[in-house]
Amino acid sequence: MKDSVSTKDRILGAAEVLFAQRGFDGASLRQLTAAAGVNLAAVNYHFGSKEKLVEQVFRRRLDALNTRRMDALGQIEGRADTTIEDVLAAYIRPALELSHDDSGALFMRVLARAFAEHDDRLRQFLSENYGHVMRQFTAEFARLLPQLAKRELYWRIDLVTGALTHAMSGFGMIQRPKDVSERAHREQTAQHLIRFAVAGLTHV
Amino acid sequence: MKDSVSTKDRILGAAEVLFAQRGFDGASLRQLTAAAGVNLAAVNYHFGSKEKLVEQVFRRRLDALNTRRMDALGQIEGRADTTIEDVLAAYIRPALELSHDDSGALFMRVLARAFAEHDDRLRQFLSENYGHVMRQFTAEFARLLPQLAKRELYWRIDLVTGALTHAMSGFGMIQRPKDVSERAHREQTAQHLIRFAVAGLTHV
DNA sequence: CGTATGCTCAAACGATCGTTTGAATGGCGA
DNA sequence: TCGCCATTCAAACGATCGTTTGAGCATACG
Repeated sequence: MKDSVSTKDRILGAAEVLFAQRGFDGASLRQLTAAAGVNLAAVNYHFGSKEKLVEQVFRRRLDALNTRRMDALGQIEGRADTTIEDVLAAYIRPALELSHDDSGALFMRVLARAFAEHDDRLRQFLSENYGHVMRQFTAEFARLLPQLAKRELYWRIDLVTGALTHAMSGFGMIQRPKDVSERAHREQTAQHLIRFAVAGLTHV
Repeated sequence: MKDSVSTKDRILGAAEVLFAQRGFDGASLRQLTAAAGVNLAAVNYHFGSKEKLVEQVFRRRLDALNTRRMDALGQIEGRADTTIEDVLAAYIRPALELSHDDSGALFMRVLARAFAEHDDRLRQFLSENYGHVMRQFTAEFARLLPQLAKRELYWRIDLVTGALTHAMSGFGMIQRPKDVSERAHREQTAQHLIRFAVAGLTHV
């Protein structure tokens, strides 16, 4: 049992790295199992299929991420002194902290690829399992921006989401300089993101 | 010769659709040539390889897109009465007009996938062939926002780019309602994007 | 007319893919 | 100790991939 857990986790870790580097189709089970140091058949034995492995890779990270988001939101939700910055921070900071360790950062790229690939089954999986998080945040934004029509609010949240995904997946030209620590760079990123998003959400 | 041009264009058209739907790896030459109504060997005969076909798909659209962007920028560049909105419009509207016809919209998804796939050869190709466009726009933004440090400007342009890519590739939840014409929806998208980007670029 | 050229076609090539199989392995309870 | 059960392993399966081949066909040119 102890070894089987280790095998499963080794597969999940290697999968996260290779999916981020080469995509879901591009990473083969042979590359993946070789990197994990396990037998080729282990994936189908432990997960059933490659597609279910993909689902588990998502589930492992997103469960943790969205739990922390909901916790952060729960502490400020509905309070009279809550600001837009607070809600944005509750949404953004857990994601940035997740991307602190290397494999977490890779997962952000996995997530961005999943969006880009427009895979309907994957989108449905995300919507079914984590859609309530987005709805909860949207409701809180609506409370703090009562002057905005629903349709206008949706537009703005959509554009904020694009900026976040872009920044967190490391697409852009901004890279961490060598003389800035990982922690400091993450804090800079969070502040830029939040200020930018506040401006985009609240402008007249 | 007349038929051969037709064959090449049929392949390019079908490739754009299938690459957007299934990705570069996901779309096979057999699906692609079947959809184009040409023989399987025609791709290697006319383009040399699948990878060179991918490059041609990009070149055909991006040449037109960036020419129009540079034309639009050239008309306002350096003038005293030019606004941030003008520069953003010069950047955004050609892309939205390209995505007017169906295959152009599909190409935007192709482009977004290419970014997400982090393919270094493709990124180098984009940087070599179209990097000057981004530099020109950045220089004009710098002229109009002299109070911003270079580093701060790069951050904001990066986040704007993320929002644009997200919106133009149709990732988000905003879909065109049935009672809104394609043209009207495109205009709404442009205005939301520009107002959002102005707020993000100019906030204190 | 003969031949050269540009293009299309069916067929096959070797490689790689996800998955399955059946035997070997090893620890744990009866 | 014996047998069971979970796990690992090498090997093979059929399918599909990008690419190549060589024959077939048409048009243009000497």
